[in-house]
Amino acid sequence: MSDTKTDLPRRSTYRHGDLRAALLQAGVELAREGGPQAVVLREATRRAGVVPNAAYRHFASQQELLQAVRSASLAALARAIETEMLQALASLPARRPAAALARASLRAVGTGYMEFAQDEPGLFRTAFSVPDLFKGAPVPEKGGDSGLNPFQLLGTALDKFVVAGLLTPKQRIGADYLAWSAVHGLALLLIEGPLREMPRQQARMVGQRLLDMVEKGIY
Amino acid sequence: MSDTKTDLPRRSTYRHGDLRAALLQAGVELAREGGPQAVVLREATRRAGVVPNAAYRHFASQQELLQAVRSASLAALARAIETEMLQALASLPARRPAAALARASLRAVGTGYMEFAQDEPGLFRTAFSVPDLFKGAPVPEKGGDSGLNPFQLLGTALDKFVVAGLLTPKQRIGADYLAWSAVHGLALLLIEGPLREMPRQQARMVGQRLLDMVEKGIY
DNA sequence: TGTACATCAGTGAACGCGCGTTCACTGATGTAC
DNA sequence: TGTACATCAGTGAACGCGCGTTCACTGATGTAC
Repeated sequence: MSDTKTDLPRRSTYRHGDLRAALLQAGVELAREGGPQAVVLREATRRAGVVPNAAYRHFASQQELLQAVRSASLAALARAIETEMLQALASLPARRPAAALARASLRAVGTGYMEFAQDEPGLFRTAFSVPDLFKGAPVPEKGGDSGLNPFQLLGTALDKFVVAGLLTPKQRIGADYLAWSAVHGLALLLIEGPLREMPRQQARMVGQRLLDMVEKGIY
Repeated sequence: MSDTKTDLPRRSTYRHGDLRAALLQAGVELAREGGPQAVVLREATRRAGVVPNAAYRHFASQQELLQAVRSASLAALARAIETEMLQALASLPARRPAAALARASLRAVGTGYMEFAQDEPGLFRTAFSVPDLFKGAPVPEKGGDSGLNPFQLLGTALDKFVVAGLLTPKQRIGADYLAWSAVHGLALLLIEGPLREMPRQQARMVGQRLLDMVEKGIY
C-alpha cells in the first residue's frame, strides 16, 4: 500500500528504483503527446509519482531532461529507419545489382523517415528541436541497432550510389543535404504544415513521388 | 509630454491613434525576434505603451493576435518571393523562350522562399505555425503585390512549365508538393535544424543545387 | 456658437495558473566495526 | 550476527516569475440640441 495512485514504476531496488529512467520515460511520453513544448519537469515528476524537486537528483535542470528526451527521440527515429531498411532489403531478390541495392536503401531511409514523422509527430518534432550541430564529433550512443544516427544512415545509403557507380564521388558531396531537405520538408508539411490533413494514403503516394524526384534529380 | 517612454506610435487621432495597428506591429516585431512562441500579449501591450487589458478592445484573445501576426508574416514572405521574381525576370533577355521563363520563375520562387527564411527566421517560423489548411477557400488579403500567397506563387511558376511544354498537365498535378517540400525542408534545416550554422554563402550554393534537383527530378 | 450628454478606448487592480528552482529536512538503506 | 553510523534519494514547503484574462472605472472625444 505504499503506492496507491500508480503502480507503474516498480520500486524494485533502492527507493524509487530508477527515478532517472522513470523521468526520462515520462518525458518521452510527454514529447510523444505534445512535442518539445510539452516536456515539462513538473509533469514528468507527477507521472513518475514523485515530488517536483526530486528530479534534481538526476537532472541538473529542465533543459537537461529535455536534452535526454531529444536524444531518445532521435534514437527512436534511427530505429524506425533501420527497421524500414531491413524490410526493404529483405524483399529484394538475393542477387541484386548494386544499383538496385543503392536505390532501395535510399528509398528505405526516406520512407522510414517520413513514416516515423507521421506515426510519431511529437517525437519527430522533439528530435529536431534545438538539435545538435552534426559538424561536431560523431554522436556516440544514439541507440539504433547500428549505432548510427539518422543522418549517418542517409549517408551510408548515398555511399552505395557511389559504389554502384550511380554517383561520382564529386556528386556525392553534399548530396545528403539535397535528399534530406526533400524528405524533411515533406515530413514537416505533413505533420505541422498546411498538408497536415492529407490522408495517409495520399501522403504515402506523394512521399514515393518525392523519392522519385530525389532519385532522378540528385545527379 | 504625454508619451515620454516612446514616441513611435503617433497619437494622431482619437486616443492612442490606432492601437490595433500598434499591437500588430509589436506582435510582428516579437515574432521577428523569437518566433511564434514570443508573440505574447502582455509584451505587445508593453511595447505599444498601453496597459495589458487594453488589447482586448482589438483582439478577442492572445490567439487572435497571433493569427493576425501569422497572416502578416505570410504576406511578408509572399512579398519577398515576388520581389525575387521581379528581379529574376528583369535580368532575363527581353525575348526569352517560354521554357527559360518557366525555369527562372520556379528558381525565383524557391530562392525567394529560402532567402526570406534565412533573413527573417522568426517571421518564417511564425508563418508556418498552426497554419491555414489551404484546401479551403482562396486566401483573400494576403497582402503581397499580386495578392497571392506563397503557395499560389509557386503554383503559377509551375503552370508556366505546362505552358512551355516542359511538364504535361498530368505531371503538373501535385508537383507543387514536391518542389515545396524540397525548398521548405532546406529552409528549416538551415534556420532551426542541424544546418543552422552553415555559412550563408554555402547555404546559397546548396539552395541552388537543390533547385537543380527539383528542376531535373520533377518530371 | 455653446452646452449636456452618451460613447467607448484605455486604466487600475486583481485573479489564478503552472512553471522552474531553492531550502532545510528525514528516514530507509548500505557499510564499518 | 548484531549494532552505530554515514549516506543520499526523495519530502515538504515555499519563492518569484510572467502569463492570459476579468472587473469596475474614468475621462477625452464626437454628437445632439
